[in-house]
Amino acid sequence: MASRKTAVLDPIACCAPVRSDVLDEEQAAVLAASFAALADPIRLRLLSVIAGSGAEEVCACDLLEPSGRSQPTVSHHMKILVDAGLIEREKRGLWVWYRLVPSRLDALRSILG
Amino acid sequence: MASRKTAVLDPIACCAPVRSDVLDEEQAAVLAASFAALADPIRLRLLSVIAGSGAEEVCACDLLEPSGRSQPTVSHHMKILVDAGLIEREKRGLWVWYRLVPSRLDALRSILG
DNA sequence: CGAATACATTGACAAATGTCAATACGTCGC
DNA sequence: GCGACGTATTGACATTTGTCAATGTATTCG
Repeated sequence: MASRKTAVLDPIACCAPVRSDVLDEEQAAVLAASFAALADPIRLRLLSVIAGSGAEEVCACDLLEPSGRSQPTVSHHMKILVDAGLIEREKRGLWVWYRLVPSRLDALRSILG
Repeated sequence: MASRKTAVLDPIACCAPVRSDVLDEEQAAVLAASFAALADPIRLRLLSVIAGSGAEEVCACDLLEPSGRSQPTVSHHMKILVDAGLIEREKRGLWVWYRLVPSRLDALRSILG
């Protein structure tokens, strides 16, 4: 409820009741961080490579070419996705393997519906 | 497929076949822009105010207090949400009213599933 | 018209972000 | 151990982003 209440002018009823259970600051911060991880074209493409691979896991070496970015840049983006909890990382020998975390994606999806 | 193919060392099979239908650059850019609109705590709270209001529309004047930001800042964030197509804006008299665009939210949701 | 009101735009600034070259780190085969 | 390899980290840079004070725009009432 804002200045509406005390406005001198009030030609029409301007009041839509607003429920009080807005996202609290902490919830909003966590969700925003998750969406921020999705807010980059390269990261979306990296995710789609994993999601569309048909396999459980994808090797990091298979992410370089479709992204069109340098190796350090891809490593940087993958770290952001891992830190956001959207994918998991596992190193085996020389190679690193990534897989989706469906539960995390489901959680985000449920927020939008 | 990357340098894996030409590596001198190849102790284990490193190859997960990767499908070729990755998100193209334009699709990725559009989606990233939409997620970017959601990648801010203030904007998520603004959306939740509208979504949780129980009404079809919410007056801009009801968004100032829950956001805890200045009027120009809230106006700025609402513009970003409108430009992303997540909400619609309608001015009637002195006031501006906002409502969700469910189809757009549905579209984003379907990407995550 | 003139004053008041609701919202948008501008300008300025600090902070965060995406990028790559260079380098470091860990692992494997010899 | 040594050299080759896959990946991560660092450092530097330009761009983008969030924020507010000041100001502008449009609308309504008197």
